[in-house]
Amino acid sequence: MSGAVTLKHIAERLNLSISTIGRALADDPQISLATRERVKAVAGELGYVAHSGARAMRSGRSTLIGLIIPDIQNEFYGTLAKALAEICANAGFQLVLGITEDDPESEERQVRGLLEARASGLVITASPRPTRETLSLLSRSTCVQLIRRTGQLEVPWFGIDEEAAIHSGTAHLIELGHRRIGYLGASTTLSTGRSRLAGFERAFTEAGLEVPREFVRLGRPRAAFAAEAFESLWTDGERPTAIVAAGARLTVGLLQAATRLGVAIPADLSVVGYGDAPWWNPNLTTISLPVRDIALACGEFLLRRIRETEPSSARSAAGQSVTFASALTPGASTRRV
Amino acid sequence: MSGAVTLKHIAERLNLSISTIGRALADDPQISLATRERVKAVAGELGYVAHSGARAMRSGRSTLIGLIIPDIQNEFYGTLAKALAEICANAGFQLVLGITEDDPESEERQVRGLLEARASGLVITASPRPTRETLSLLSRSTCVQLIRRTGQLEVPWFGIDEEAAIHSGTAHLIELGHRRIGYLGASTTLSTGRSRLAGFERAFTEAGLEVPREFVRLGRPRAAFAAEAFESLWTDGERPTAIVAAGARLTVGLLQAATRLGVAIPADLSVVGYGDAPWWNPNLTTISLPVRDIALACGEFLLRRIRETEPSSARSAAGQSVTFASALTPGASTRRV
DNA sequence: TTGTATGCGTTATCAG
DNA sequence: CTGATAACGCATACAA
Repeated sequence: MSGAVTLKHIAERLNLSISTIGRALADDPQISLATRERVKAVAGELGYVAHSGARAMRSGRSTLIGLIIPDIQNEFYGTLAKALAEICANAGFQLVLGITEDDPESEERQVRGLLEARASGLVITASPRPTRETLSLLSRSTCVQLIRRTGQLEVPWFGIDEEAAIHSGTAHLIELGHRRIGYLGASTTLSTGRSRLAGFERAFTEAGLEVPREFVRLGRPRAAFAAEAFESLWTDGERPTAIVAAGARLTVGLLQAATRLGVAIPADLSVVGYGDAPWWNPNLTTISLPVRDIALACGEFLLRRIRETEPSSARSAAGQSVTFASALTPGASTRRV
Repeated sequence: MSGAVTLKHIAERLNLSISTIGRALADDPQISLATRERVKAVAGELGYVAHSGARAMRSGRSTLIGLIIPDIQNEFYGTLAKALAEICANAGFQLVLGITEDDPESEERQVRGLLEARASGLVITASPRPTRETLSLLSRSTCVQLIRRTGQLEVPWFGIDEEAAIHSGTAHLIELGHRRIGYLGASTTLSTGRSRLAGFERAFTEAGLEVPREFVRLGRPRAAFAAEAFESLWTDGERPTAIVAAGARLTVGLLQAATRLGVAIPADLSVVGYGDAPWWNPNLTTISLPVRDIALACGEFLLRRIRETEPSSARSAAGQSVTFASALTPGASTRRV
């Protein structure tokens, strides 16, 4: 990234004008084939690399698409990121990854940086309480919400029917005869946390049962929280006979803690996990999520919006949302009692 | 991102010159405090967002740092990406993630895109056989190699002593009395694949034993390969009593296959895994890697280089390399025979 | 303390 | 078929 070669250099070398060089490299048919080839040869020889910043300055648009997520170590977001990166690459865009760890300041910085780079689009899984500035910035961008849904943000959303997802897992356990069912979930400051807890509760009320609130633990969606919460659940007072882990990293934490405490699954405890990580071991009963489908739909939608926005800046489809369904995948971690 | 607000708009609104606005927003002390505040107020009101492309065009440098890796679903790279993103954010840079899936064409596109964006630096875990063009592009950039080491690339490298890592795991099994030890590893087209296999072999020769070549399986470093390879190892002919999984995703695949085949660990089979994923379950004997340390060292180094390159474009330290040591973490997946 | 002028690398318009 | 020129948004050297 030092003394970069520019169109000017090539032009001087060939005694041609800058515009001719630019057109030749863009394969403008108005330029004679011979010239085009000479230009390309010299460009290659000199190691010319276009300057996308300069290009963006004229068009007002870049080939950048931002993905802002709380946590890349979550298998779920990892899969999403991979799928989106693929889609972007195929469409000639580059994916810029921002990781917030759910910190609103970090989130604001990431969003601002992306807008400064004139990113053509943004995909965001927002933190529980984004700053006013973040919301304002997002509202003026081509943006899509992923998974989590922030009330104050009037932009399209792609996510999962979380309520139904957790409902199905919980109902499965109730059907197997479990009553003392524990719940490890994200705090209800998150839209996903609220929906998932609602699904848990509905499974009980539908079955005419009391919701076992003493077995419900809400916190940060990280393995450490789940491990700690499960330990307290297992150690203090009456034990649950089953647990619903309502999050990918919560499932990891639960399994870690169970292993550490020597809890046999499903002999001592039935477990319903969240997501389809290949390492759920052994053979977990889990709530399967169509991660790839979501990423594809979301990516395609964003690309379409970006292309649309080009001619008419009509801000349509502002409230659009797409909900994907989950499916319960039976495994060996749940048993009848 | 539509009709963006520029310095000019603010200038017109306040009847000031563009340069005054620019200086005020940059907190230039030469501008009176009163003016600075008025300018900032209007900037906020209008929703001004700086144009990093234009800025980069003048400075020749952007706030982008590229990370090019084969596979984000690998826990190992996920942790690396997270740590690097953090470091970048703290230093005012943004991390641009490129995923190659070890495809040389995709890799070339990613690298080119990053150079076009005038990324200030690049961190790359290169594919087995990068294109000539990729190598040429990289050699003209501020670049650091991560983990894998490509011979044709004369740039600094940060990685692990892979040979020692696998040697320690293998020696551990030999010490426990195992002789029929299987090896699941990446193909030797990768520098890591070569080093790891060498470590496996040295453990045997040092102990005065034959290398059990019939138990060695090399392929793509993905779970699917490991699962398939282990199945053949377990099904055809004499069975190994232990396995070394020489890669993160290979460990995942091995454990999956073992579960599927009903192989009890460590009763039927001892296992040494690679890396410290929190879901190695149960309690794997594993080769622990200082992932975070590597990322930090690599990130700091790159940032230093970027800052240095600014004034003097001396291309020093071209061949520098830093090797990190691993440690064998004993678990419950290996036993004496 | 503020304003003017210039140029960064491209592309688009207009002219030859 | 090719060239000259302007403009994109910003930073900075130089004036005032």
